[in-house]
Amino acid sequence: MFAGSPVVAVPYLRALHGAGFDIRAVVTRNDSRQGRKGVLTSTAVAAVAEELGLSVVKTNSLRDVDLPEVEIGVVVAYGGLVPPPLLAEPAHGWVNVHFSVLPKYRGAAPVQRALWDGEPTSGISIFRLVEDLDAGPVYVSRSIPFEDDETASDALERFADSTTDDLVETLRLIATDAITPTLQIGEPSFAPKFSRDDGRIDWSLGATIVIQRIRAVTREPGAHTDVNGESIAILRVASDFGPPLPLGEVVAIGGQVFVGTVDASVGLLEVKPAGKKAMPAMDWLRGQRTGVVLG
RNA sequence: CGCGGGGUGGAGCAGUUCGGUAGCUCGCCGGGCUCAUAACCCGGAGGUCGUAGGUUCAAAUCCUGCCCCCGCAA
Repeated sequence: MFAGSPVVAVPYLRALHGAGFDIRAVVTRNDSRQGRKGVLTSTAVAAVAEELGLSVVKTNSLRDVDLPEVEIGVVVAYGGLVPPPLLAEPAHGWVNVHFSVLPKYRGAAPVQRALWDGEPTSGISIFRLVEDLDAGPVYVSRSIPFEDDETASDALERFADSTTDDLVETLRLIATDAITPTLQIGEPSFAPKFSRDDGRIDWSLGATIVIQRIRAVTREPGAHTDVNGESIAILRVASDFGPPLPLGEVVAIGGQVFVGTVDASVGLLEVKPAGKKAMPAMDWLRGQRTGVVLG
């Protein structure tokens, strides 16, 4: 049985299917209303499961549904807890893929928080689910360095794509009782999900931190700031600093757009003003008729 | 009927309140200046003003319908 919802769960589902595991059911969250029109949209996992011809169970709470009997449950970013009574049902319990080296960054946004904190690496852990959040014993964990300029969503996708074999391998070992998980050691830290407010950029910090945070909140919930009372999203920033500028002031230098922070300035590459499409920062600035200050 | 912004040469915008010559910053093409440049100067091409209808002597501008794009909220 496989439980997951967003795109990062998809590579694992495909890998398990490709490796020949007998997937009795794919559990995913209910269709949700997306966008202005409230169009009912199914999760990425639901779409792929249907494409693969697997039986799909849509629910926001595992408490509410009848699940088939299975040997093991696999959870990747499902978006809901496995209720304690269910934990013991499969013979081999439930396995979760988590995007950090546990016990660090337990919670919903491990990669995002690691970037936010300026950590050079993150990673994945495959562990056995217990009642406490992300606290179960670990089968395998692996540290993965961030790439330069990588955003949280880029990193998540890359981590998922590159670790599907780890999951397949671990499940095979578990099936033959050839592996025993080890208890987590060390002081845990926690990684709660970001709110939209976390995406509001504070230009009065240093350029290094500003860039870190923008990477951390991209694409969810997205970096944004205000200009003339309107909000504007920041889609992509440059990796190297520009010359010092007054706080929040936006200036074009040699065809590049820079925003002042407390020390160096940050290069803006792509932005999206409220009500407009995404555009190169230079295009946006061209249309501005007066001096531009962010914040 | 959740709230809101927008559609104007290739790009980003002004012009709409109060109808009356298509504007700005760029890009592009040609020429010039310079040791040189993302700098500067001169000239040029390029627009059914989203779309359909209405009002008017006259509509980007006022009225109505429709299409498309986007932000917030969920």
